[in-house]
Amino acid sequence: MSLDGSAYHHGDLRTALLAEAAAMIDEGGTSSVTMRAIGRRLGVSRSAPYRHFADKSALMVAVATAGFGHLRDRLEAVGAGAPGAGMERLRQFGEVYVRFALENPGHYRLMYGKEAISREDLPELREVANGLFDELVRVVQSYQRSGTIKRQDPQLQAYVAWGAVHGLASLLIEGQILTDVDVDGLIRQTTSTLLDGIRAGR
Amino acid sequence: MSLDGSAYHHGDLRTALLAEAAAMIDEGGTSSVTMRAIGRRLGVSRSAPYRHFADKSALMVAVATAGFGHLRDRLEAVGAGAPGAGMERLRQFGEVYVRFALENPGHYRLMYGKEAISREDLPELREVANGLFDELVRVVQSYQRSGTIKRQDPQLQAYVAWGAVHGLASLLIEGQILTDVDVDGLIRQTTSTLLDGIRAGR
DNA sequence: TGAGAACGTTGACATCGTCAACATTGCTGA
DNA sequence: TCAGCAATGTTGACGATGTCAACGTTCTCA
Repeated sequence: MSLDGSAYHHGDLRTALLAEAAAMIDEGGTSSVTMRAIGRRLGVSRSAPYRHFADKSALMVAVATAGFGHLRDRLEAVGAGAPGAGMERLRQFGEVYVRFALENPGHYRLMYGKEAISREDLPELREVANGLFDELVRVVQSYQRSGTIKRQDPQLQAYVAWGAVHGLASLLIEGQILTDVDVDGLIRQTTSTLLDGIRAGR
Repeated sequence: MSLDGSAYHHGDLRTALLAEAAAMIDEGGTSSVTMRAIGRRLGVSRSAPYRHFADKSALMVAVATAGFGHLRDRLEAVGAGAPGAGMERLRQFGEVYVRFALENPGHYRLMYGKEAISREDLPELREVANGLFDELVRVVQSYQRSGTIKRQDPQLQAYVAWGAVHGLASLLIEGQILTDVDVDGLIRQTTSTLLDGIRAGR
C-alpha cells in the first residue's frame, strides 16, 4: 500500500467503506445507503466496493459485526471496573448500552433490526449477539444468587432488562422523543425504574 | 364503481393498496415493498398506485396513519372498560400495546421507525402519535394523584413506560428473542416489572 | 346523452445492484 | 532485478425500481 497520492489504489478501502456506510446510515437511515453513493463519497468507482464485500448485504453485515465488537468492548470495560455497591454495575451496563446506541445509531440499527440485513442464516452475527445476551443472563443470575434481585426466570428477567434499554435507545434513535427532554435524566430514570422493578422485595 | 368483473376499474384500489403494502411489510420488511410489486400482486399496472398516492412515501405514511387509528381504537377500548383494581388498567394498556405490535408488525414499524418514512414534516403523523403519548401522560398523572405510583416527572415516567413496552415489542418483531420463549409470560413479566418499578414506595 | 372527472395503462428515463471484461498496481520468488 | 501473478480498481451492460408524461377507458351527472 502506498502512502503517496497515487489515486488508483485507495490504500484501505475496506475500512473506509465500513466507516462511510455507518456514517451514511447515521445521516439518512439504511435506505439512504447506496453502493454507488459510497463509492462516490470515497472517490472510487461504483463497483470498487465489490472487491471487498460480496454485495451490499455483506457490507451491512460487516458494519453490524463491527458494531457488536465495539459494544462488547464498552460493556467489558464496565465489567472490568469496580463492582460498585448494590446494583450499580447493572445500572452502568444499561447506561453504557443506551449511550452506545445514541453515539452509533447506524451500527445499532443494523445490529438489532432486520430491515437492512435480510440474509436468513448469519451464524456469526447470531453468535456474537447471543453472547452478549448470555452475559446479561449471567449477571442477572449472579444478582439472584446474592439475593439482590427477585428470583424469577433469569432469561425472562434479562429480556425485560434488555427490552427496557433497547426500547429507550430505539425511541431516541428514531426521533420519537421530544427534543427538549433531558436525555440524561431519562436514561437514569429508566435504569432506576428497571432496578426498582427487579429488586428483591422487602 | 362496478361490482361485476369489469377489469379496468379495480373498485377500491386505494384500500387494497393499503392492505397489500402492510402485508408485504409484515412478510419481508419495508425494503421488500415495491410500488411495482404491489401493482403486480393486485393485478393492476405499475403506476396505477400513483392515482391514489403521490409517491411511495405517501403510501407508507398512509399505512402508518391507518396503524395509529387501529392502535388508538384498541387503547380506547381498554380505557372504556372497567378501571380495575390498582394499576390493572395500566397493565392492560401495556399488554394491548405489545399485542398490537405483534399482530401488525408492518404497521408498527412504519409508525415508530423513520426508516421507510423519510419526509421531514409530517404534522398529521406527529399529531396522532403525540396524542397517544399525551394520553399515556394523563394516565400517569392520574395514578400519581391517587398516590398509586411515584411522583416523578410524569413525562419522563411516561417515556420510561413507553420505552419498556416499545422495547419488548421491537425485540419480538425484529426476531431478537429466541423462539422457544414464552411470549405471554414475557409480556406479563415486563409489565409487572415496570409496575413494580414505578409503584409508590412503601 | 355527452362531456369532464376519475381511474388505469404504456412509454420513457435516471438510478440502483451487480456481473463480466479489462486496466493498473503491488508483491514475491527465481 | 524483474517477470508474472494476486490484489485492487474501472468501465460497460442488464434487469429492476420510482416516477413522470401521454394516452385510453369508464363512470357520473347535468
